Amino acid sequence: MSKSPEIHNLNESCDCRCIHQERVDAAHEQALAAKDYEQIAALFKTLGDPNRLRILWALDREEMCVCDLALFLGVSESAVSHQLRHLRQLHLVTNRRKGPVVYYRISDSHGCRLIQLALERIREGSPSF
Amino acid sequence: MSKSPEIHNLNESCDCRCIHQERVDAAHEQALAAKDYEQIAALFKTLGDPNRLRILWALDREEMCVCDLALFLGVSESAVSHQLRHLRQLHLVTNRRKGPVVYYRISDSHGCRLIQLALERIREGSPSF
DNA sequence: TTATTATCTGAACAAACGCTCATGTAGAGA
DNA sequence: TCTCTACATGAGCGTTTGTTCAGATAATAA
Repeated sequence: MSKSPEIHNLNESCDCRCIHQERVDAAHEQALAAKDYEQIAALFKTLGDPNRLRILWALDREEMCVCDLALFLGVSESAVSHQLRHLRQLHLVTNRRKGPVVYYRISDSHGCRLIQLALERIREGSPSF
Repeated sequence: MSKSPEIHNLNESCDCRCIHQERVDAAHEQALAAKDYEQIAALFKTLGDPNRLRILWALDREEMCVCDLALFLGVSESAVSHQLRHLRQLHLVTNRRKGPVVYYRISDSHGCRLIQLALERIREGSPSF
């Protein structure tokens, strides 16, 4: 457009300028609740670690115990246990106890579906990926 | 199973025990390449911040400039610029220049699809979410 | 040229993260 | 009971992350 956009000056809590007040208003209207963003971010943050992805990808096939996962990942059992707690808190995995051994398995297919979607994106992506 | 699983002791590089060697082997066989996990994790890590989610969710509707986004998020323009660089590096957003104003828009629908899938998971989730 | 606007970038810093280490706990067997 | 195994947990520590601040850059206009 040839006419310059209007400049709006704003509320006292923010010293930034704003060029398209309507767009900001529209963005606010269709925005999700703050809690939604927090929860989605927490989910993605949990998926944002290679070793946790490896755990989910492996458990999607077959349940495994902590020892197995530690050997599989090449890290300490303690590290795996911490990671599993993380995954458990978001209900991405569950466990069952068989004597002294705790077997972990996927408890929510959404996690692996997200991983697969992300994988597709990377495979389809531009050569720079 | 009632018979106790066999204990395997392992390679010198790891001092952890292993109960189900076959499962570890199978997990290794079907595992993705290390680079894949790194890239998927990088994508999820980028999506693992509430403000970046807000940006993507807003831009999915309409392109906006840095000023707009700063006001929308209630943070400094510098912070928005840093976040946008992050999103740009993963090719989740692109920009176009119109004089002094830089307009950002979504460059890959995968990002928003991932957000929507995560949102569904949270909405369908157990009451503890 | 100089001034102004919009954006970008590097430094700095507090907060969060992921690991290791040491310790604690639960179940099975002698 | 005691011991061993499998796992969980808290402390500590180095690294990463997200922000603000200050300064640099690019485009426009006087």
